[in-house]
Amino acid sequence: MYHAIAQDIIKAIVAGEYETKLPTEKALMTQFDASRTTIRRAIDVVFRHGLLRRVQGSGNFIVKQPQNSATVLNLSIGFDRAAMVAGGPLISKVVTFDRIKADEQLAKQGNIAIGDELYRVIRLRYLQDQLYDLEESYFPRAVVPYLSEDGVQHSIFAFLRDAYGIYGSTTENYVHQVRLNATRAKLVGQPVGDKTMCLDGINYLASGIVFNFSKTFFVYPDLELYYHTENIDLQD
Amino acid sequence: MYHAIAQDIIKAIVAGEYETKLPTEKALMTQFDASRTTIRRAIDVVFRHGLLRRVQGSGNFIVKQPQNSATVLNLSIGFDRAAMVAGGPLISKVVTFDRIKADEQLAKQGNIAIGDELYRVIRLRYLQDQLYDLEESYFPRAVVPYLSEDGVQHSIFAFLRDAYGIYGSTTENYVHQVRLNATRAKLVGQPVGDKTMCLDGINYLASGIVFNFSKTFFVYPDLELYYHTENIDLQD
DNA sequence: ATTGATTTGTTCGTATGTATC
DNA sequence: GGATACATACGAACAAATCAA
Repeated sequence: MYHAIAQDIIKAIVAGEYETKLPTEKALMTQFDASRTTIRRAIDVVFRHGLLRRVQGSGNFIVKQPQNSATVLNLSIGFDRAAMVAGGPLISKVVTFDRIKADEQLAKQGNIAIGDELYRVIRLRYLQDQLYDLEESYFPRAVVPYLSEDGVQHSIFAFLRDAYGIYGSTTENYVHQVRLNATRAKLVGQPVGDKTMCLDGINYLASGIVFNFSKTFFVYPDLELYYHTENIDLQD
Repeated sequence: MYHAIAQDIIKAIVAGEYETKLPTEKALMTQFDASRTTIRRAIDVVFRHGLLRRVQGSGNFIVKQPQNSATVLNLSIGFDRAAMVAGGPLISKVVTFDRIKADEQLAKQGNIAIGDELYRVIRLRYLQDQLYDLEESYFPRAVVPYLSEDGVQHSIFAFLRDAYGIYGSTTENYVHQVRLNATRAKLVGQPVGDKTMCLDGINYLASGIVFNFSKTFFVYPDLELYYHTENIDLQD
């Protein structure tokens, strides 16, 4: 239930329904007919997505930075990232869609076993006719029994949710720079060996099983990856 | 209190005291003499730092990936990142330590007002004699009244904690690629114009005030920035 | 400037649901 | 099916920070 409330609040925020701060917890309790515990858990979720700054005694203030610019991608949102890109959804052009077996490298990348069958989806994605990224994405068939040519054109995660009720819970993200090999360089139209920002992501189900992993090469000019962290004091 | 428990658990994890999973919540309740609510909140914190995978009905499993390698930096931990770098703490060499006023660019970078007085600390940091990063860090004097030459040699955050009880709560992070200007290129020994991975961070107090912001240029070979995200289903 | 009301933060207890073993 | 273990939800109380009269 707190998930649903968190969704509603997030939608309200991105729709610009709140000027500077959220309604008080009390107000939200009556609005959603839920206990304070539940409301606070929902706010927790919104907060963790980098959309709020909480101030005790004062309120929950909307953070305005990351969504304003088309050059900022909020990774704290989690997958269906396309939905959160300012300037509209990303348009996909599928380059490769097939089934392969995991070699040693892919097994390591996806934290799975060698030889596991995978759907492979390679797509170029565009934001308003400007190339945004090259995405190489893999789905273990043990978890995703079928993926349609049609489904991979749009949001794959939306397809999995609707078709199988597959629902991701956590993602491990690794950001680094890689030098493009010839194939990738040609696809994105950059020189071979060019240092490109790359995001390796591994998506887990609540059960702890990998249902997707991917490499995303970002080529959109001046793109910034945003995320939000909380800190604790690791003092001795 | 749940903060303290979270710290203890994290320390135990990095010390390798748990093989594969945490004790059950019940066990932790007796160990720390706290209610289930408090224990769960503590586990929440640990989880958000990317150290656990939670599986209902089964347990909280230790995630082993990120800490094993010197080339992975776990940003979900928050600041005192040096403590979490495998291979020992980072050694700082202070390049610049002075006081300046924020110009337009710095004001924008740090989400502060133009003309605000700042401590500026520029350091090169090394991991076992290998250059790790170039860090340009700023502290508004309105929040940090004094910073000693001695304090900036080591962990500045530890200094602030001990001297003023200044304690960060949240960080906004922006990862992008920048081309090095002549000054920075010379400092890190890379060619001018080289694409370098850069982390812009803004650190907030619990009150919502900026107490630090920084640019970090990473030059350590094959370095990967790791962080952990939770996902929610933004379905319509 | 002090007081009192408001608002968020932390902790406890309890009950029920759901997934795993 | 039963036991174990984590997930969600409600209610209540007090603490701490902020805000307004």
